[in-house]
Amino acid sequence: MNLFADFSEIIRNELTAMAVESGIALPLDTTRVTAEPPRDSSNGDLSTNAAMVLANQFGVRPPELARRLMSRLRARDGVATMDVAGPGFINIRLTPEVWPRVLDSALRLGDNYGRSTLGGGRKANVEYVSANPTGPLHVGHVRGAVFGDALAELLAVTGYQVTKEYYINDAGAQVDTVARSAHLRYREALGEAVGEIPAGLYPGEYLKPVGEALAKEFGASLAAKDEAEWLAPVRERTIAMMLQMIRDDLAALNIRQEVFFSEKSLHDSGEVAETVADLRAAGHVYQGRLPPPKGEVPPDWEDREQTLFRATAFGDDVDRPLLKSDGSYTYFASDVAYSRNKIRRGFKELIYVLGADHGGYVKRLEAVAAAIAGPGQVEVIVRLCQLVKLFRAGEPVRMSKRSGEFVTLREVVDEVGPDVVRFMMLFRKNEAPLDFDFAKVTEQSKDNPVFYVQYAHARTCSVIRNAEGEGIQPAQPDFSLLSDPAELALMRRIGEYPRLVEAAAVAHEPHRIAFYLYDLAGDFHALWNKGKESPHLRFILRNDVARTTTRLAFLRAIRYVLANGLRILGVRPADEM
RNA sequence: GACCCCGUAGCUCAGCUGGACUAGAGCAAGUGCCUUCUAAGCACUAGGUCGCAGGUUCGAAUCCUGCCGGGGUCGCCA
Repeated sequence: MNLFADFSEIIRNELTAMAVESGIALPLDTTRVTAEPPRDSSNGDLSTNAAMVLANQFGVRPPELARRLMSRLRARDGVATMDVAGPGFINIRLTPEVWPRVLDSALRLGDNYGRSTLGGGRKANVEYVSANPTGPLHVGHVRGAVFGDALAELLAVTGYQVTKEYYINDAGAQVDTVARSAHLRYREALGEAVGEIPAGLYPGEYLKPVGEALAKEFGASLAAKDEAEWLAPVRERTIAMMLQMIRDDLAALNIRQEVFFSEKSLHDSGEVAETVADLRAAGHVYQGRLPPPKGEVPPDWEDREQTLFRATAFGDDVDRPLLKSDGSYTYFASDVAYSRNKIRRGFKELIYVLGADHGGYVKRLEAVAAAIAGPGQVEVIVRLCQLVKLFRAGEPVRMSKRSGEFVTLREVVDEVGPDVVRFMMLFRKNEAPLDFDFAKVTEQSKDNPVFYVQYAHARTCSVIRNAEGEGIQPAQPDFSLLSDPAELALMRRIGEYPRLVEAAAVAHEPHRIAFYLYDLAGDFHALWNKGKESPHLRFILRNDVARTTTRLAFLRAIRYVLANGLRILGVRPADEM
């Protein structure tokens, strides 16, 4: 049961019926009609703007339309009282039986409470992380990794057919560089004194095991050969090992993408060449010159003719080069081929989770999809994640990327655990910068949102355990016994959950789930605390079986919502703290 | 020069994709209470011209335009 969606439909149906009676031309545009909880619950349980939005179409003033709509809604199930407020809101107070139905539905659906069919089975591809396979994931990757994973789950529970994907940049110069770096470590493993790692190569210690593995596999046979001979096999081994390390790191965060897509495979299969040929055949490719960039012109800029994709015809700011001057394909060319591959696999939504420094990619990705699939055929959604700043008890953690001394994803996860990392990464809008303080996020106090939410879940579990321990038998609950304002607030909150999940999915904003859970936990803790002052509000009342069993059922409903929300975020609901 | 993101209480941020009568939390501050069915507390108070100026609208923190301030990006790299 989705209270607000149900009412929204009832209201739309009534409006349509009214339009028919009044001889107003159908179809009636009800897209802007809402049914939502009012900000202030003293205005009722549900309010609609229908009269204000449709007054023009009906040719009457909003209050008049509101009265006509109200007279039809009066007979509906669940409506207790209604009034017209302000410029024409209809505020509806629901009958007390509605909340029991909400709780019944949460209990009946259990793990499925909050799922929806919004996506209608549309195929969505969520690509995230996609870090170059040249080293371990560092803290800069954490946010996108968690965000992408939670977004994928959010879409999955709202009826999309989701594929979680990682694009491996295994075709460019950087993987050659990491292969050379690994070869040096290989020589080192063979006993050679290699000294300082030269500038331009990867200095990280993590390549030592790669060198040792190469030495074990190849003996000394690669040491004497020319680079032309050893580069390919060393590169292949190195990438495979780097990728394994990356997958292990992601697994530590409970992230398991089902597709790891190789850029190199697009070249090997000829898809890049095909893609360029297709674009050419469609008239989207030409030889031309680009104007120099405004502002800071690179010192090595030279005006030259190149093979360009007419991205500007699809909304991009400039046309994009497909071929380098040596005739090989640009990174962009394989990117286009990759988009084409996704589109051919049937995805209708291409979702990219990128760092904020990739903001410039949005238009070109949209342009590519439009050129290949046809305008409006697939939806490109890019979400940019801002930087994470690390702190240790208030002091910023210093990092130097140049020397290879960066904080790795693994270090963060090992120190505070995957649940804390995941929750904190999602407890902020993705495009806002985020501060992550190791001390604060592990603190066991009300000021730590992860703890606060986890503890709410653990608390529900513990009370249920205690009740079982006391031999209290589950029985048919009578939710009409729940009438305290704190209890009603919780019921309302539970009723909002399905609507909230859908709204978060539409907006592609998993952080809304995290904030909702924080509020829900707050409502629950508030009710709990009220039980200290007012013992009759406690969950277990030894002399009142009816209330106790009812409240235990209530508790189970709360627990489902907490657990379901946490599951979307990929945070394990703790049974005890 | 262009494009993207951000600018809401002292601090950190929400604000449900335009809604109202008092713009919300948390921290910090002030006052009082508390030793608790699961413990790492509770209640109340104070605090904001929603960066600035216009505009659209019955109605704007939310949409449009222009400024100001902060961050990011801008041809063969990936």
